[in-house]
Amino acid sequence: MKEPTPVKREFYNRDTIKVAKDILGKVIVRKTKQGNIVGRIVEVEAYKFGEHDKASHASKGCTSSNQAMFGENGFAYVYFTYGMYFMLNVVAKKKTDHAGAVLIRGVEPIDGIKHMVKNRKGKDGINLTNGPGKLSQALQINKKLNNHDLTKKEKLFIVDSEKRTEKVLSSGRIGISMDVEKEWRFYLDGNAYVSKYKFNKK
DNA sequence: AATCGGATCGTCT
DNA sequence: GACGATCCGATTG
Repeated sequence: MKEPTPVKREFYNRDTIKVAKDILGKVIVRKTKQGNIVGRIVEVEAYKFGEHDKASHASKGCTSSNQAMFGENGFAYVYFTYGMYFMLNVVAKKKTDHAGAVLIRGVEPIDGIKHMVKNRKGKDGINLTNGPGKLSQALQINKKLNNHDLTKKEKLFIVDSEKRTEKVLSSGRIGISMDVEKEWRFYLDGNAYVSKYKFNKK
């Protein structure tokens, strides 16, 4: 099988919302010692900067923990939360924005599934990767991959795939309390690996 | 089927 | 010192 080329950096040099929609259907590859772990992106959320987006980690300006969101496009922003889980974001913003990133919330397993099951401590099926914390465990994503370049064929990168056939739907974002009315969550219609949270509960 | 709370810790107030 | 861009198992209807 021919090794595909990573998505070029220009793809990420655009408005965060557009990149969020367009990245759906692309394929994420994690190279580990045991072998490759591969999945198709089916659910994302967009996060921007400052006054435009109070739910974003970047809303309070650049700090040591969120500096990746202000950094170069096409890099990973990996964030640790709830004491146990990592979140994988892809830095993407147009020139006039100071910060922006796309949170990967769900992927559909393609290859290396046995590694995913092991990383998820025996869980399998839907529960492998249908949520941001879950897919980070399945793909062995941790803080070491913060600021990792996703346009190079190294430990973690994103490649193009065949054109998606599903419709892209949008909704409010999950697990936040500010700016809940912004419909910046995007997912592929009908895909089993889209998380099914009841969200924005009061 | 839907809701509730515990686990667990880096980061900011 | 409080609180998450969460997950999961237990409990209740």
